Amino acid sequence: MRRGATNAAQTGAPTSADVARLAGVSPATISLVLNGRASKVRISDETRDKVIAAAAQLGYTPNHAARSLRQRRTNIITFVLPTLDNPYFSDVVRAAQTAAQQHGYAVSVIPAKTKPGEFHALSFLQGAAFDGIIVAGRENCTAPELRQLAARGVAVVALQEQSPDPSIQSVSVDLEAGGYMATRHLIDLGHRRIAHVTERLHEPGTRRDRLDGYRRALEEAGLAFDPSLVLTAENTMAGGSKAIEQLLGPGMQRPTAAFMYNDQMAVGALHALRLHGLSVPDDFAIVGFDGVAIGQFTAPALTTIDHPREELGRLAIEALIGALEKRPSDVREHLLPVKLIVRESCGGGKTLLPRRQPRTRTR
Amino acid sequence: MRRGATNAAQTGAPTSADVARLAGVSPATISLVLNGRASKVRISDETRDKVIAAAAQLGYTPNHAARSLRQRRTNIITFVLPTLDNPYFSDVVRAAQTAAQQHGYAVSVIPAKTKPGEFHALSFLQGAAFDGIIVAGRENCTAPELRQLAARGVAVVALQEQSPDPSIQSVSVDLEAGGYMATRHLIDLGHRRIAHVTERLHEPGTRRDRLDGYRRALEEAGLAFDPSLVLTAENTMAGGSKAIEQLLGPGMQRPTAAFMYNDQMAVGALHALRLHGLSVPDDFAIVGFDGVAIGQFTAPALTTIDHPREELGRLAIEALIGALEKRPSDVREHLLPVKLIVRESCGGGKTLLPRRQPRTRTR
DNA sequence: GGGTTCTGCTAAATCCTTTTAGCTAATTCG
DNA sequence: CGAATTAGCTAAAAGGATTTAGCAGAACCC
Repeated sequence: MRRGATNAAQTGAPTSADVARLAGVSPATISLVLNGRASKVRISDETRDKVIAAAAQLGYTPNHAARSLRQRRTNIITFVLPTLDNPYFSDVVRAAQTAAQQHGYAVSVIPAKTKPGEFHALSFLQGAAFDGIIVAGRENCTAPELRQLAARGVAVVALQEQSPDPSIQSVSVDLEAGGYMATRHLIDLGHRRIAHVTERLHEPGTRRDRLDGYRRALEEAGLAFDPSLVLTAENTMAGGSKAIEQLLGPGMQRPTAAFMYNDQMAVGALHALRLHGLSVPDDFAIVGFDGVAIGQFTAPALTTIDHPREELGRLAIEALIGALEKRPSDVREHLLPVKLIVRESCGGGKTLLPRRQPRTRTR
Repeated sequence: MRRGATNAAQTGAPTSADVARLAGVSPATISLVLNGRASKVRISDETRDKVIAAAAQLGYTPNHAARSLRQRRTNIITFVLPTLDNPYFSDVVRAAQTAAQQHGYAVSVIPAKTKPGEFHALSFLQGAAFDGIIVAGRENCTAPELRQLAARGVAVVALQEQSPDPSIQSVSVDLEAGGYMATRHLIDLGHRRIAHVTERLHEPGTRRDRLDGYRRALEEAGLAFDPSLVLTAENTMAGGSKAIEQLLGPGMQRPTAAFMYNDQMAVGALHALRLHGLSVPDDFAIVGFDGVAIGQFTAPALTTIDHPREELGRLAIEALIGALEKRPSDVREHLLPVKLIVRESCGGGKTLLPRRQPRTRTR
């Protein structure tokens, strides 16, 4: 292939050599000027201006691949999310993006379907087209690929999960406390049969979870744990709806309240209850989890456990960048507090109001 | 720096040279085997197996930057989205990801805040760490950076927007038809004062939009276009809510129905109407737009204009890959049909039911 | 047996930027 | 004035995979 002066015309993208030619300097100078390496190597103002002008004239931007190859870094942080569906992550990522930008990193997102056993982002991940990843979703976090990545120098932070690999930091919200608060709130309102709809039952040995908090609250109140009141459902509105259908089905000893895995599923729950002609909160109380926007717009508005989502995103980025830039931290696990937001779906003001009589049918 | 046999130990990531050493062949062979270039260069089964075993033993994966540099392609397609908030895009991206994978491409997403005048993904985009991008959002689609990218060989597809650059294909849903159908539906149900809440007024000369369909339906029915019934609001539930507040405010000649920019804003609208003690659909009808999941779970469920979101994602990928692989298409613009889904928020069965008397107060 | 054709693999160039040792010319110093 | 700095820049290597011309040896042919 012919080489020479017309390189830019051939490929469509000008290279530093093209800029160098135009400015009458060497490619090294282009790099030095454009990256502000003035501290290392001196460049005269005159040359600097020439380079900048030439770069602008050609519309030059450094080739990402070449730069990454040489520098061994991409300045990209990737979020691996189980789905784009959940507005929860939208809030987390937005905050993360802001934080990352301040450190000179860009953020991208890969939706990784999280079918057990498959890890679709695998091929992408293994290419390591990023310096670090923040991983959400149980299956993603436990994927063996993560250890490989970590072993090869990619910084990894698990979001809301605990990785089996001790070299992988985690940034989470205190799910157990959230589960406790949600359940305790219902108990304080007089409920005695309280269901919990979850996305999946967590294996023993993993991080303490919503379910642990649920059980702790029950125990503290002297209520027996009834396994038939804990349901697993798909993490969607439809999933939440189906779970409630199940709870209201024939042969069930109906609960009077449910603590839902998240707000999304809680929306589905409200829907199912409506279809059954049950009034919320009068006939049935619902507590959500997450605190996302939709909870304010449902009828009734959702009482929920609010997460500091922005903080979560920011902290994840900071933990990651800390690891990237070799500022070793002894903190392996960051745990953020949650708070109860009382709206309408459980009835009003906490324990202040007279406790309503729950109708626990004993068949 | 010392070079040699222990390279893998130094960097943490094995290179093709490491695999070559272990397998007793040259790096070229590694590449040939691992990429299945058997058609070009013959490799014995024995060597092939040795290479594969060595690669597996070392956990080798090719360095993404080096490969991209050499091949001048990344096999990555990036979605530039104005926000992650909207479940609409979730559906589109999911389908796109599936389609892309079949062609050997991975999909990543960049949330690009879309404040007028700023294009936050800029630095990322200019690096061109991808072969093509699919861009959504007015501001993103009209960003001058797009032309630069297109000029330099990055394939660009605009989603739901029309780019000023003729070299940029677009894949969209027929918004005008959707606007017409939504409005026509309300007219058929007897409404005469119909508001339209939109995200932004589109500039003349751009693609025909919801508003055009709205106007066409009004015109066809002999109804005067009243500019005071067209409101602009933020594209969120809160934005939809505020818009309705405004419509119901003092001094307004109240409409009896509203065609909302999308389902998200329609959810906000339902909320605002509820706060005002108005019953939907009896006192006020709402039509949404998009057909996303939430519409089935609201009370009342949303009548809406459903988009073929999966198709949209698939088509965008196919248009993009077609452009990437130099299969020139004369189709600059793909337009997908929409359809009306009648649920509850406008009342039941179209024109079949007796038209209810709208209460148009003339003050 | 000598020439030809395959087989199977490798050497070396290439992609583009960054980095650092070091070169040249100008300036300063004694 | 000669030596020592300093300023300002460049040459060349490095980073890791891919690609292609072509080499060496084996097999084949008459």
